[in-house]
Amino acid sequence: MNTIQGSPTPIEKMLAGRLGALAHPARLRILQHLSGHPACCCKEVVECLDLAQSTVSQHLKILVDAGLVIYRPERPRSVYQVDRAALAGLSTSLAGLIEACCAGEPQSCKDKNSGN
Amino acid sequence: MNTIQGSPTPIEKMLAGRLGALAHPARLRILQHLSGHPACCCKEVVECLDLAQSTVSQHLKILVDAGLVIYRPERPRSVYQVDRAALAGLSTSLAGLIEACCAGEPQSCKDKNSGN
DNA sequence: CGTATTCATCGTTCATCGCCGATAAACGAT
DNA sequence: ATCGTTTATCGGCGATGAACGATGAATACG
Repeated sequence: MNTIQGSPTPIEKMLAGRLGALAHPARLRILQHLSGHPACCCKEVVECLDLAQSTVSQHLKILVDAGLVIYRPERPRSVYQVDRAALAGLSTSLAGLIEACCAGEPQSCKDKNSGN
Repeated sequence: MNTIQGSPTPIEKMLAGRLGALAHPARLRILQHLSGHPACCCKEVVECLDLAQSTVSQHLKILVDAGLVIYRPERPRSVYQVDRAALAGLSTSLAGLIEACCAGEPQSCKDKNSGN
């Protein structure tokens, strides 16, 4: 009946989007690098990645748009930092999904409809 | 120094691959549906998703290839189930990465070279 | 045998990704 | 005023992804 089956919920889209932002070796690497420094500029990331500066800038933008990295366009150089809260939140969301999957209860199927 | 900056490690690629498999609303939905049933056939998933059967079959294949779903081509209908162990492993890997990021220690930058 | 069901695969179309070089904007320094 | 540095964005290109319909294989039922 209510096999809702309609368009994806905003929550699904959001989660998929963040996972997508994470789903690239260069971006994982960027996150790791960022995590090792209080603040990084773009050039610094470029130097640890051997990709073109424009490419790195785009990867950074993807992470920022996904809400995983904090960005401040300060003047001599921009500032990028890991958004630890967002990352923790993502981890929690994913853990919740996975826990539901591992529990294997039919409820987990209906839960996705309630939020819609 | 150790700004290794070379090609991505296999681990990074693997993690990125699995995250990529997860990074689609339809596939998240499939995983949730699968988690609510001991075993599903393709048609059943199709009915809860309103995508074409061929499309669903491909999404399923992506999840299987990523090692997140177990597949047995039994005869009347195929059997798909969540690979709970793999999912748990992914959760652990990601949690580790995120924890490293949230700790914010420079070590986390070197960790990526060692083993994990 | 013929039909219906289920499913994987193929071929196609269209959109998006990933990468690059080039360029322009915003400074600091000379 | 003119460099040099840093960075974001643009345009383009090849590759990949996502979706579909059509097709064929395998099986169950008449």
